[in-house]
Amino acid sequence: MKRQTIKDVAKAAGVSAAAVSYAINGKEHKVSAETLEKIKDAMSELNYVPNYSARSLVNNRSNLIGIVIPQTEDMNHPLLENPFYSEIISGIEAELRNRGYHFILSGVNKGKSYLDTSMQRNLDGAIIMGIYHESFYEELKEINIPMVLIDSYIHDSYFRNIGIDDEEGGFMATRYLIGKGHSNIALATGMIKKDGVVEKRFLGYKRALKEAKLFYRPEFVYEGTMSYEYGVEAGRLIGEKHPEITAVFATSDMMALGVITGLSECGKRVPEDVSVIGFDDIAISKIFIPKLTTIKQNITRKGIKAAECLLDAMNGEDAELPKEIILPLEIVERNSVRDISE
Amino acid sequence: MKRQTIKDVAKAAGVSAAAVSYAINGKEHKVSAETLEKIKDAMSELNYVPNYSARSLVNNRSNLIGIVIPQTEDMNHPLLENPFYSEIISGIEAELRNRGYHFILSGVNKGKSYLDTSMQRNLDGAIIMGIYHESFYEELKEINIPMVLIDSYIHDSYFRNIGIDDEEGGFMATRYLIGKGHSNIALATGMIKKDGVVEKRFLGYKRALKEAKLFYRPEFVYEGTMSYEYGVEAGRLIGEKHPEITAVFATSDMMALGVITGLSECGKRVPEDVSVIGFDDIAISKIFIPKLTTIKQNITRKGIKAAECLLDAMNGEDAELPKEIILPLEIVERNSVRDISE
DNA sequence: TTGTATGCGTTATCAT
DNA sequence: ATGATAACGCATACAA
Repeated sequence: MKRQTIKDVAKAAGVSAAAVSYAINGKEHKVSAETLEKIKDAMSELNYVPNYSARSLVNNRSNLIGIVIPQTEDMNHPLLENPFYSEIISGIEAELRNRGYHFILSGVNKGKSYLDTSMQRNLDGAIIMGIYHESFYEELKEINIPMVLIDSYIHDSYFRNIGIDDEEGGFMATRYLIGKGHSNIALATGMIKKDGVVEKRFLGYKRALKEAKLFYRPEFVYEGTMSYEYGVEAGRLIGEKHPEITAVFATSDMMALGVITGLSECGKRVPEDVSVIGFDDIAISKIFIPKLTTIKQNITRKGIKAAECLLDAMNGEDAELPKEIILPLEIVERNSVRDISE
Repeated sequence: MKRQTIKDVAKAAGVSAAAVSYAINGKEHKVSAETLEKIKDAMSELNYVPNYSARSLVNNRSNLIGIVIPQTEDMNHPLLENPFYSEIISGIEAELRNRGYHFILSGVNKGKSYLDTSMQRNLDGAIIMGIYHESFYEELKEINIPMVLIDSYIHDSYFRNIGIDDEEGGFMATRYLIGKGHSNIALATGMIKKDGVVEKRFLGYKRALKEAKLFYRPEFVYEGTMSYEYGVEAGRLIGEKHPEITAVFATSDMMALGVITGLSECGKRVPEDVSVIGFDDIAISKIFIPKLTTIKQNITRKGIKAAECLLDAMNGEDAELPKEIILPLEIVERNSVRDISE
């Protein structure tokens, strides 16, 4: 089936190609009602579909946006296995599709910048997830298209930001545990890097401790990779060597799940022996046994918001809109925390 | 930063645009060594990046491939939350990136065909997941680009297929349970549709029963939606009303997880009271407590294979290759099945 | 209101 | 070996 072009439609309708173009692009005021009719008939007759490549060439607009996510450590797969990313992309996809956009998903290649992909495809905008070196953001800026950063504490007028109040979240989680009578509270977490989400959550943990006049005990923080696997390790360590610990705040749900597993491997039961609270509320958390008590952020909604924000920026409709959106957090009580206050 | 074109490079190198094009496209035999040198210098000097839209226009090749996955029932989000799809896409992405392709992911819109997206973007090929109405495949064929179907029992010379032996998988699972001394084995499954993967697994279940001279008992099959939620329901039903059932084969891991939850809600423990085996081996299955015994298919590898297969077809290099690839299955023993044979 | 002509960046044909 | 030029499909400035 040979591709039908605007010219074919024009010929079929007995008008010029320009008229067809007008009709397609909503400039109907430039076309009389009857020619418009003929054109529409011809279009559906021939099953005309516009060629976005051609359009992109003349408009410098591709209707394509880029989504960047981190890679796994072996640098081979994108982190799509991480439920957090798949949920958020799910949200982005939905919003983008509603607005007539497509997207290209890339796991960032070590070294190679994103500039190539962006230029090749003439991307109209991009959504960036994950934390990278300073230099990566500098490169991003050179691309010179609207971009929104998700969960980043990089503040630069070039980027729009969308995130949550991580410090407050860490505070909420810890205070909740304290409210349930716990005072020896461990922290299981990924690497605490300056200005990363993890550091903020850690800071919130410390603030809650302080507010409750509890000592912050460095030996209670288990810092490793932000992964299920390290969670297991932390859980084991706690289960074996620290019977005085009655609760742990894990800075992500995946890690919390690991902690529970590690704990149970040493015969500790959750929440009977040790309480665990997570962060994120990924889909598995309500499936796991015990169902996980956690700090919920609406992940899908975050994706939708990010897409909205980007689209607004692309249309220049965000002049008076805030450059930064903070989504609400909420604690969801399930079965992994026990009240030990008498 | 204004876009650098092939002409800019040509000017900088003091040659013609055609020469640059030759240099880029590996037709170096058409260019002398020294001009080639000049061109390369100019390219890196100017940070030249080719415009794929322009290329697509003249070549009719976009270097873009389409991935189609089903939507959730509310028709709003793509099924990316389903770990099976995210894992497989992860595999596809990796292979595609290695070969210099990008992809566009679409949740299929009810009614609207895929033809539009495909034509708009000039897709070079597509990978289709999920089961659709006959008519959808007919439409697909009109697009007339290479396509591979994942886990479909549609056999049509137009499509390449990639899948597993679902019947055998169902057989393996059931026989395994029988080998562990179980004879009252329930089946928890999604809708059994003619020629769907689920039906095949169901058939394998019946075959194993028959081979072991066990009666097939229709009241032992719980058929609903292929979801965690229905798994919970099935688990409850079994736990409450059928104490004679000692094992259940769930036709997907997500469902198996639900069954375990439902069972435990009625005070039944897995595997002490009831054994459960799943199908797929998604990532969560080794995380869940108890760790799930299941029929493993290497999901990521499936994605990689699908991409390989498609790329071969696109390059016409698959003339002598089989149109259908069946990936191996393997049983992985974890902690959700108990041996009750004496 | 309608149509003609030009250019977007690239590849390919055809001279030179 | 090299370069001028047409063509890809579309949008738009401009002329009619």
